[in-house]
Amino acid sequence: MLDIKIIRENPQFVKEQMAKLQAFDAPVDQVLALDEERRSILVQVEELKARRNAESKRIGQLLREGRSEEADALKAEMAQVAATIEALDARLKEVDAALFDAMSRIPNLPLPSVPVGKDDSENVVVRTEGRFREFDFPPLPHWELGEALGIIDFERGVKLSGSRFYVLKGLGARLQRALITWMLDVHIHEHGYTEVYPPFVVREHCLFGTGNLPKFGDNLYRDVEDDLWLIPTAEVPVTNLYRDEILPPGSLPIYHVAYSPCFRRERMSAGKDVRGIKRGHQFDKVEMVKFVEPEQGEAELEKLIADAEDICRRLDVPYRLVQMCTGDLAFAAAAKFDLELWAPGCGEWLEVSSCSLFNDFQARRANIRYRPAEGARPRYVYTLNGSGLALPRVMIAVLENYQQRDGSVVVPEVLRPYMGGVEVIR
RNA sequence: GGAGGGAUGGCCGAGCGGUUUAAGGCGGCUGUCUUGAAAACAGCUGUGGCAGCAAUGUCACCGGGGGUUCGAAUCCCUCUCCCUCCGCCA
Repeated sequence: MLDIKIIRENPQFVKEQMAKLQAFDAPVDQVLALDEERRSILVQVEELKARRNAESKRIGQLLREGRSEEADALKAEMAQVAATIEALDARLKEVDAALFDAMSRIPNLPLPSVPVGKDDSENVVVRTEGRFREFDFPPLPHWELGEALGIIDFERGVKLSGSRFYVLKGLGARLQRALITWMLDVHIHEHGYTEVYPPFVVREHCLFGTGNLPKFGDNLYRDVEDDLWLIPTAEVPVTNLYRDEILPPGSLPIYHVAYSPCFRRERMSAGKDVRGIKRGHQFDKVEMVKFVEPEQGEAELEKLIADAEDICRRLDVPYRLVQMCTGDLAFAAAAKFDLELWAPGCGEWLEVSSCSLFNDFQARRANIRYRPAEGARPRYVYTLNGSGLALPRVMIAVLENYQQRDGSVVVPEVLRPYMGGVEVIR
């Protein structure tokens, strides 16, 4: 949610930003009109309420003094006022709801540093790092490797739950668990994050807080009976931890890391990435979430990226950092960088992390504030999050980069302590 | 799932239709006194919206929503959450 004052005071600027974002459906003019109407009603209705409050008190006084005739006359007069108030309040409620809805559909403003572009083709590769391995045999895609090793079972996954589900077995399951634990340990012990184990189903307002609703409900699973939603990422419960709170002075910055499964319907991507484990309806992820002071936003984003990048580097897999252009920016993000691992088997760069700075956009929606100093007025925090990292795609990168001619896969050095010392999956 | 009891300001806790601008206490802040501190005494004490250059004014908020009334923390309906007991359960 944007600060409505920005729209009110500088609508032209906001419209230009919306054009950069390709957000041509953003209801800026609607917001302006509704805001004006709202304020005009407020002025009228508040004046009437002030009068009613004063006269009601007067009625009480008259009754106590036994002047019931005067009281009755005043009552009759106030009944008229009350009726007018009721009508104005009803209209105000409609306007408020419409304004809220319109505001909810306006995306965040991009930082000035975000490159302007129409879609993902204009994203900018910031840098490419790591050692590309030379293969003296044609590297296989992970779906062939995994199936041959008996560690990924696609058919039975489909039997259980339909397309885009798979089963990990034996050292495949172990490898994923090792990655999760290792990543968590690195972030907790070396990057200063506090681990969180959140609920994996949440109520609707949590999804509103992070910006997934109302616009992106199509991609979510929902339990209609209890009105709970399966989380598409741990970002949702973790960001909402401090919803409707005013954090006391000295609380910031807060760094959290959480492991969670993620559930996505992926209806928007029907037919895309159907092979392998790149895009499933359920996947695991380690997610970092930060709450920081506004002045620290951009510096914290850089540190967040560095923390995610550290995982890639230690895995010794080639990766690149890509900055999203305005046309490819997520709804709630002010800036967003992806980390992509190279997968030589399927010949693709795999998005394993998405690091975003939201400024106060999510904090407004979720009402997360902090008090800069004792007695100071509350301010909205800035929120950030980034994957650290998404498991299936890291698994793909490990399997494909560490494969050997005989179809076995070497376990990366850093994971061996988490694999009971296993050095090769064969 | 069944039965009952609750939800009031940072915290505790009164209030059950109109001198409540939410009593009182605790905590916190400021001041007086003091060499300093404590104690005592006095004053202050939340969030948001709107109008205004500002001082300030005004409205809303007693778990959420709706209703009754000239007037609701207070009465009615409804939802959510918490607690106690029973049942079931990894």
